[in-house]
Amino acid sequence: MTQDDPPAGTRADLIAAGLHLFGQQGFAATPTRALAALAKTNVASIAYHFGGKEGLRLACGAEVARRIGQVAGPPATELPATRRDALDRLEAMLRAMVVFLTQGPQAQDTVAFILRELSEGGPAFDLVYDAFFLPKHRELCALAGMATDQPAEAEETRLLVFSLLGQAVYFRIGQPVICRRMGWTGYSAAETTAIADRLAANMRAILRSQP
Amino acid sequence: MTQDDPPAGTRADLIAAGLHLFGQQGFAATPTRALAALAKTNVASIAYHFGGKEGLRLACGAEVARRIGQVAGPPATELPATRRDALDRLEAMLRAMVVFLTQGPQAQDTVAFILRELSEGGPAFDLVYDAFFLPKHRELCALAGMATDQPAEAEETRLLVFSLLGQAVYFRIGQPVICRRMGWTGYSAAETTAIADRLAANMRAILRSQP
DNA sequence: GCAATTTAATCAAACGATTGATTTAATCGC
DNA sequence: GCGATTAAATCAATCGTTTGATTAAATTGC
Repeated sequence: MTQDDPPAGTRADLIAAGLHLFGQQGFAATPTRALAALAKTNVASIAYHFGGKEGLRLACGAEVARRIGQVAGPPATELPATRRDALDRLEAMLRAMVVFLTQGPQAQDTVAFILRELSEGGPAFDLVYDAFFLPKHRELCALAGMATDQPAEAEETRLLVFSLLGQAVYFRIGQPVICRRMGWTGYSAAETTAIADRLAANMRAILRSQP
Repeated sequence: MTQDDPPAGTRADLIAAGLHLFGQQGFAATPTRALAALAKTNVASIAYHFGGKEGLRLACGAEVARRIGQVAGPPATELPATRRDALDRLEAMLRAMVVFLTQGPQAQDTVAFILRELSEGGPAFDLVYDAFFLPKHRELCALAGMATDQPAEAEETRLLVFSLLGQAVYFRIGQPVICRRMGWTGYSAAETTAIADRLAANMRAILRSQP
């Protein structure tokens, strides 16, 4: 198998279990026996395949980077021609991000794992930052800079992009609070659309007021 | 001591240790010995004062609710007279929230603890939700509804308020990512101001485009 | 082609270390 | 001296890891 193929077999089962349990309860709070049980294998398999619990954590991080690479795709090389195009591209990317964050059972585990590593300062953090956050943020800054007639790497632009991103991320992190307050039982298609519409409108309002 | 006074002595030391360690590494990942060491006392004190580790967790939740009650103050009973006043009040509350989220070493632990309880579905979650999130969100909805000429409890208004809140919360949760990308070493006064200005501008742009 | 051998993978069992909790003794304030 | 705390010692349970045995698939030697 090539490097970019999804793992298969017991290795894959353990990584899936790791993403799920590490993301849901945290690394330290997840016993190796729970991982093995979920992966329908023996605890010794963890040491055999990954050298230990910590090794599985790193493998999960690599898998996350791989999955995200698939979703995000290669960063666009050429910038759009007009401000209008830049705005449209920004909106499309924001909407895609909302869908990725709120939909898909696999994305659920992926996002939860990343957030855990983030707050725990886990070793998978650097991996995901370099592989995803940084290039994606740069891409968004280029678009936002174009939409606001400002340098892409200006402090104002970078901060602006974070404030746009933050809105989307919050709906994943704060899901329990949000769903309770909204009277939702979860994020199905209708809720995702409502969120994406809201954030897209916010983005256009913010960028329109900027120049 | 009355109910609203901050605890003192070993109890207070243990609660401070709990907020710090539970928030930083999670509940399950924090050994009682680490709690006792940080509080400069013995492990048995935890059982003595709180009945056990779980009791300390609840006491931390209560302390968080108490602190937040101090910061948030009593919800305003009367609504502002004009749309302009509503906007000003919203901006003031948003700025206060950013300061609370980014500044203050005590707030750091408090916020981290809440977020942990949130993602772990801990027993302190209901406490904080009822004591803080819900009334504060209602208050913001009333103001936002006034600023946009919409019913305060309309689904659109509630979602709008969440999208405003999300921006602020993200800057606390994503601090490691944000600081690295911004070239900051942390949130000092200058960074907090930059964030608050950005979010205030976003809020005004969003609400202005609404009606 | 086929037995002999090696390798990869999984398993149950057990290891030492650490966990939260408990018990017992010492200490403090008054 | 006495109730309220704190400290030290110990408990069973659980943690991550290691072990030696077992199975199945490749690989080798001829």
